[in-house]
Amino acid sequence: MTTHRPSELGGAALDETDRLLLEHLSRDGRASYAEIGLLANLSATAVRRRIDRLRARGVVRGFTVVLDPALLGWRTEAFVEVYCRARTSPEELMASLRQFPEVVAAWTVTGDADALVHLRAADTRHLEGVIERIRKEPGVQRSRSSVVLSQLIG
Amino acid sequence: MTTHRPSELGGAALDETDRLLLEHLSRDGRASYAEIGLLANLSATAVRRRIDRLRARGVVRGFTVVLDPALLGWRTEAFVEVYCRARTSPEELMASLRQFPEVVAAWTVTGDADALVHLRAADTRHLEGVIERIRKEPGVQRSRSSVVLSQLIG
DNA sequence: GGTGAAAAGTGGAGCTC
DNA sequence: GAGCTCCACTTTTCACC
Repeated sequence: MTTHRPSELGGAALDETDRLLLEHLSRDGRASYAEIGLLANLSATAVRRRIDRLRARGVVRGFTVVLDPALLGWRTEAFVEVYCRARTSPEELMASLRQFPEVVAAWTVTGDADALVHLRAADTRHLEGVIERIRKEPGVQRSRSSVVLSQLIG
Repeated sequence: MTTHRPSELGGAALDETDRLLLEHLSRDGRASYAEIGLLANLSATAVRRRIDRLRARGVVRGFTVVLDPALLGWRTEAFVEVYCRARTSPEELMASLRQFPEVVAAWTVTGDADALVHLRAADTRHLEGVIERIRKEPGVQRSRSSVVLSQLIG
């Protein structure tokens, strides 16, 4: 693999300008259109229209604030591999996991486990409680947890 | 555990109003201060000052655009458990992984593996290449991969 | 928290490729 | 037709009080 720019099979490709705008917006999601335009040699209106178009196409899903979980009191993080009963559907599992605000993200995966769940809790005591409750969910058979020591990237 | 609002051991706690503002900003990171103020019965100026304060405290790290990876051509996702050699430090591993734009996130973890790496690639062929290259990194001994089938939450 | 000047956002008209 | 700029108008921001 030489390229890090995967081609888009669905929908027209982004041009160099779009990439520039998105790169800037990922660094500062509240940057003014005029400011972004300076980088791309574009008027503020043109920038806005491009971003509107990207939004309409679904490439841009929205904008959000980036928070520091630790400063919000969420200091413990873990990944839990969930093993389901044979009859458990992804939809049931999703419904089960949605109950927990501590579930940051969850994916169904290939391999031994059925799903991988990313948890955030206040402390290890809180984490223990959440994992216990997840294990008691009807569709869940067993689980295997890894506590996060440090974030290397991301 | 009864509460989902972990207390903050470091720094003053957020009040109800701060939580409201942050909740709204997480839904729309480009919302105007006036619009946010309407929800909290606050003037635009007051909203801005609160957000500035949260920024200064580090609770708000910044703002960003939310993109759809699939529409950008990144259609394959995987988690790779990395097992390191005994002498490999987290710093070395971080340096190794930083080379790959396909590495979305990475954490050192407790358990059998030393690190968990979240990868995004164009397709399975691309993914295979990246995993192969990660396995060849000097500090890496072996790895175990799970391909993401679907995102349940997050 | 309020006020007002400056800046940014918004949408139409008309231009160029 | 798609995409740009220019322009006028509205809204928001931000440095004062």
